[in-house]
Amino acid sequence: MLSQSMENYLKVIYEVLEREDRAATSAIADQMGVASASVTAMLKKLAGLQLLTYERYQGVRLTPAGEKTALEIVRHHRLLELYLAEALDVPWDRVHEEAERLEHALSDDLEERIATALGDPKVDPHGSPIPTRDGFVDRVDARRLSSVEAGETVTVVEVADRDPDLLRYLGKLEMFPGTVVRVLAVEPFQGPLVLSSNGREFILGRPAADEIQVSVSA
Amino acid sequence: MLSQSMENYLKVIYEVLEREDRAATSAIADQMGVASASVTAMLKKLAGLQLLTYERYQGVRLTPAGEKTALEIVRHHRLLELYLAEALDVPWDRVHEEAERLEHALSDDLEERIATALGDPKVDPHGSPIPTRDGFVDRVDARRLSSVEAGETVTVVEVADRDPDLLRYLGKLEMFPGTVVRVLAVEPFQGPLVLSSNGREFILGRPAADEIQVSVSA
DNA sequence: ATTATTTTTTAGTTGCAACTAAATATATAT
DNA sequence: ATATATATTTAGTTGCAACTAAAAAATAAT
Repeated sequence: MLSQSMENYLKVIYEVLEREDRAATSAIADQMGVASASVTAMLKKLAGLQLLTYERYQGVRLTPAGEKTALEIVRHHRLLELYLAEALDVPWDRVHEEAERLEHALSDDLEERIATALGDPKVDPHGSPIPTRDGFVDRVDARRLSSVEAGETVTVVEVADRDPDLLRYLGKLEMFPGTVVRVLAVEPFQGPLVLSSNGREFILGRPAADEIQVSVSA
Repeated sequence: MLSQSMENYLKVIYEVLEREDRAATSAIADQMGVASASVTAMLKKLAGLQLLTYERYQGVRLTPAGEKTALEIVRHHRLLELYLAEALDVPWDRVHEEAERLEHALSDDLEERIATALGDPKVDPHGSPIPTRDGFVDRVDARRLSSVEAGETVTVVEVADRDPDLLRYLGKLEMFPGTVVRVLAVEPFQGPLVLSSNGREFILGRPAADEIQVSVSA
């Protein structure tokens, strides 16, 4: 059995590894809000449990066992997020925080019941894929909205779930996963994008567009 | 903010005080599954926070502040039990254990949503009263089924939630809160009771009957 | 290439909540 | 009333996961 803290580390490391090749101590420390020295100590412990490979100063990678465990935790988290949104109407900018605390208290039996109640869903409210029981992740290849060129029409696949303010803002613009967006213009010099969706026209700053993953619409 | 552990102590102390006048160190230790010495240390800490009154060797009582806090935790717990049973079909012998872990991760906002979804219920699946937001407990006066005499007809009010095996057994007998039971005979020398309910006739041992609270039927 | 900066690690502390073993107080029995 | 048994407390440890401060390694800049 892993401690709550260990579970959190594994989840964060998994998330870092979705973006980077290796998870650096400082990246983990940032995400967890703890000091780097604390991270180093934990990495050694997790390496001792064969959950990750650790080489001093080189960052870490998850072992197959570590990834399997991380995926279970991510599954808990994302199922909970969706359940809170669907069953209890928790607004999507708050589900992350709530799930964060509940996930460690979730038994496998309860997880099964939640998954069944939701009809074995594939994505959470932010569009992130929910790993299956047996650790398979159905990753759609997508690119950042900020990299789309003027004239293209795309579908929102996933939005970053970290920043509640951003989520509230995107909620107002109705930029949910599945929303179809037409890029009318992309202003130069890291300028904003001019978009059209749901019959509305609006602009979106580059930093926000960086946090939105899209795919080419069918 | 109180630690998870402190919350558990307060809840257990509250439960002990439902039965006894003062909560003895050993009673708390038993319920929590920790050593008495650990309890003593925690009692001092909680007394320092003015949540209970502690006098060496004399057991403890909750202060008004302590009782208020304990009731909040009990409310969390019982609302969760009911929610798990109603919304996710968790069998009543397992809701206690699940709620035990989830209750500390429950935000006030989520609690509100759950209470609303359930329609502000008054009792949990075992018949225990759910304290209101403002700390009021609607306690029905009841007595043990084991104290009922032959010939009487009573209604099950509450059953002990501690022992899953007992709950499963009572479930098979359909002895739920609200069930009307006729006591046909009470065998002497701490013998079993002969009961009739839901058109069935069966016997129930004295220890089990001790764990069931009943009221006189209307 | 050397220096400066940033990142990571080591070493040593701290707080929390458990533990054991031994001492002390209270309750029970002869 | 005294002895015995039980309950509680004190004293000292342990494990976990955080911390700070200082040393060491890796990167970046001159």
